Amino acid sequence: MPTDPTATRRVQGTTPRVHDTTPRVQGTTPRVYITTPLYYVNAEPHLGSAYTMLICDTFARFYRQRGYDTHFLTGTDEHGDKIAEAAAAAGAEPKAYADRISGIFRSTWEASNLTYDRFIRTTDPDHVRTVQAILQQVYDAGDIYFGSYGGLYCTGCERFYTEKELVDGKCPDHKTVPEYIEEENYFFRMGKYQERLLAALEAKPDLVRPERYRNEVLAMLREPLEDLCISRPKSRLTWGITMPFDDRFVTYVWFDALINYVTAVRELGPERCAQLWPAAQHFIAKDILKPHAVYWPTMLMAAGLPLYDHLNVHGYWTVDGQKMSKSLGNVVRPLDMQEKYGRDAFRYVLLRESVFGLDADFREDALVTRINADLANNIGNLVSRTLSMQQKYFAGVVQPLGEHRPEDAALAAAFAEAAREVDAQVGELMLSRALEAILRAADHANKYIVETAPFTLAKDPATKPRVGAILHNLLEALRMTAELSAPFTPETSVRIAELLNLPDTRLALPGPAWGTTFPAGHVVQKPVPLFPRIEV
RNA sequence: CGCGGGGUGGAGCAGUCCGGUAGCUCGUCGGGCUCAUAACCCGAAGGUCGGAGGUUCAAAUCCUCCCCCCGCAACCA
Repeated sequence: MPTDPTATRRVQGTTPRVHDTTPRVQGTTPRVYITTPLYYVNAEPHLGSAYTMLICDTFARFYRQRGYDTHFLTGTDEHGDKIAEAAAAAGAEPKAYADRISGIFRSTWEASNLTYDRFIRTTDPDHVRTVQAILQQVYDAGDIYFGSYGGLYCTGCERFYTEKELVDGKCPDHKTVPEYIEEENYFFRMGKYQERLLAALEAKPDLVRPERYRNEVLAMLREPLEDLCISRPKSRLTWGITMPFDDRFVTYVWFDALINYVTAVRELGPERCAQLWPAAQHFIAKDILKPHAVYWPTMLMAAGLPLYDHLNVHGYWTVDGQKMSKSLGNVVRPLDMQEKYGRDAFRYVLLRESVFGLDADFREDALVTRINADLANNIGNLVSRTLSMQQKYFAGVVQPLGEHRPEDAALAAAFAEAAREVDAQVGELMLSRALEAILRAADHANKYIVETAPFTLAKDPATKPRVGAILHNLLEALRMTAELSAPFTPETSVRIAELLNLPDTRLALPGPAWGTTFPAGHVVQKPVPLFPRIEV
């Protein structure tokens, strides 16, 4: 994995200067624990999973850069009959099959410059142990009971159907009449926690955010909450975690997968777990809202654990206005895009072209436009013209700042404003607005060049010192651009830092005061294009 | 009455929760600059914010009704 400063965990104890969104006690290190969903291993990484990863990675870098004690988890979900079936179809054992697909996820993420701390698998021994321990605990507490469930079962689908799902009383897939069977299973007393969950949502209005998803959860809770069937008899499914109190059954779906979030921090020891768990911020797409907003909190209540800090729900990507699907053949593969346009560029576009929580549309022509407009013409060109003049007029040697003129102060203020805006917007999950704020500041710097016209002043020896001062201000602007962009376009920030001959660690916040970054005699590099324009 | 999302200058999108100059990118037209990745800067044209009512001093934004578009089998963020 390539290294860059925001990927490096910071020394604890740094005072963050940001407005922050996690509760914290004065005097302690602020913490945040970021999780992606565990990707189910019956499909390969695509635009959607890449988007979730990039969002989480951006948040992780953002908090790390500000001195937070940050933990970032991702991984794969590998149990269940779908995997067993897919493995059988591929003529493989479930574990071997899961190994292969899980490996594809891992290698994709490793090639994507992501900074997760652990890649967990639901087949990992520590996870199996944790799931069984929590099941046993909840069972002992009386919140898991043995009961029978009767329903219409289609043997072709190997699943139960509700009346509503049937078409003319027949299975929509097999066109056969399902038979009524009764099956004994273990059930989790989820309904018991309905009021407590409502109270929790009431007590913390942004527990689930953005608000539209909180409203959806509240709508779900308007209906009586039923108990959750959490087992499958081994006669039907063996590919799962065995129930600790009855080895004739395996755990079914969510009771296995969700617990991974706890497994990962428990493994770090009781102290660290106690610190990190309450700072958990889950990021998910809207499709798995119910398990994360209803099942999971009630499970935590039953297990006597605190709730997570936030559940952050994002939208879907369509491709050229259409739903992305294998059958349509329009699945966007993240590695292809990264190879074609660059990792930072792809990442930038996904973060810039979506509003957190809403659906977004992916179009390759829009991607090219966005890269050219923001990255090549604006930021890339700003770096280029600044360093070019620094080279041409002063052989790269940084000149004294001189007296601070109003236009200089305005430039510094524009970046200070961008810094405030980035903090505020990221706190609200609005990554696209944070990026807009950075671009506004870069815009200001481009205008500053035109208005101060250093290339004209350079022709007169009398005004040459002012040229040096203008360029010095611009170098500060570049430094702040690199700092502010670091969570979003990490590799670019490192390259800018290199061009400025600044150590990578300079990208940690809080950065130096304006005018104090470059000591007398500091030399900067010659320009190289950061983002070549993409010609179509 | 199924659920949800959406309808904002030519295109694509923010803004709607917390009413008060309609913003951004691209495109078009005119001008400037020449340090720079034919990039940058300035200016202009172009919108009855889907429609109709209502509340209000004031509505894209709040309320009511209506119209249109897109998802809701599986996979899956």
